[in-house]
Amino acid sequence: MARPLSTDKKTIVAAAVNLLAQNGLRGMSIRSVAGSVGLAPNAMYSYFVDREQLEAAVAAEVAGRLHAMLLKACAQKTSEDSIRSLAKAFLRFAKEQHLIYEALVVPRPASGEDAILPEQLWLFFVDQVRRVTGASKSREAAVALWAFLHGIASLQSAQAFNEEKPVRSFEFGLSAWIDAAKAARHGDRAA
Amino acid sequence: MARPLSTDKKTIVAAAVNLLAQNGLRGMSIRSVAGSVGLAPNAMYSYFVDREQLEAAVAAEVAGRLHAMLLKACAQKTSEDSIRSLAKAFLRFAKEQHLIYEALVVPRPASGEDAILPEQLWLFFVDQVRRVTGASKSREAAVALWAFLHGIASLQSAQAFNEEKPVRSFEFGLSAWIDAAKAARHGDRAA
DNA sequence: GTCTATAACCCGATAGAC
DNA sequence: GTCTATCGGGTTATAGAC
Repeated sequence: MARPLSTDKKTIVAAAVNLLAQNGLRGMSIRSVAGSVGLAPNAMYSYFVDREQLEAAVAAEVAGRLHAMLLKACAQKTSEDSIRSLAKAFLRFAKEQHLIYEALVVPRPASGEDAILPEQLWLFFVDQVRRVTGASKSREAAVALWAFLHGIASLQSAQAFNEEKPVRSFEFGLSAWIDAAKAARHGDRAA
Repeated sequence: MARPLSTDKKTIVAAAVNLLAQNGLRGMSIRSVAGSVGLAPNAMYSYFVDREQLEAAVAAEVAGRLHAMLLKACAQKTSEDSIRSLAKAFLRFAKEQHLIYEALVVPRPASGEDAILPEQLWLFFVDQVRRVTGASKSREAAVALWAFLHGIASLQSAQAFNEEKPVRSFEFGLSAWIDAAKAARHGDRAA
């Protein structure tokens, strides 16, 4: 237990995510992460050049976990069911692990060019959307859906709507999106 | 200028918002706010019992500003135009003052019961929505629209979509919402 | 690569004098 | 109500020994 002589990035990131889940982003400090894997604080700098890089690694790990959840939710579903299932899984993840979820959206200071989310997750998401919208409008439809889901997640995380059940709002917005997505596909067919 | 012998909450909050606009929430500390109005740090505790209360006051001020923007945007517009105009104004506010906007959504630790946003702003927003949806679904439609707008705002603030213009995604989502809102009103008429 | 020690900042909040 | 001074905590990051 005490003082393992060495460790690796993976172990550190896993420990960081645990701290994140318990104490939120502000509770995930270089010091606390180092301590939780038995390292001196500054030994962290052998693995990550600064806090920002650690956060980025954590965000990637979180994206991987969300990706796995969404994959399971979509398995063997037809297109519309897939989206509904995916949307529910997204919100469940954001709700049950809201401290972790927040790390996904932390303002990243221009890491790449268009890097929204770790690419695999985003590509998967767009793929699922494309099954409903067809090709021509899949990008903007995907962004719109992600924004809606993230918005609901943020608001429920901020406990914005505790009296009124957010379920009905979720249903309203999701159905609105699905209707528009289907219409977009019909547009594709006509064209 | 230097050391006015006394001040008031309003002045302090205004100064706090300025700091917020320049340095973000983390840059808005008790100390920096106190300094910017010529007070010793601890004099702040004569006006606010702790940082949390200061943040709440700042959030209320921000809500007031947003409210004013949305009011202007809606003036003398018919229902659907009103929503489109309101949505655009919302996003413009969130974009141009994104550091300020963030203060609006900061996780509030159970201030009241259902306190989403300062009440006046929320009531106004629901009113505008009701003009499109009719009465029966106005609540959930309002939450859904707010979530969508907030989601887009968050993503653009995190610079998530810099290559792809978010405008088309915005248009897709807003049109989807408006179609659903109109359908809801027709449901009202039928009932 | 890891350690101890420390520099050089930041923060919120409190004590006690005026 | 405001001040000076301070407590006790946090942070990133670096220096130098092993």
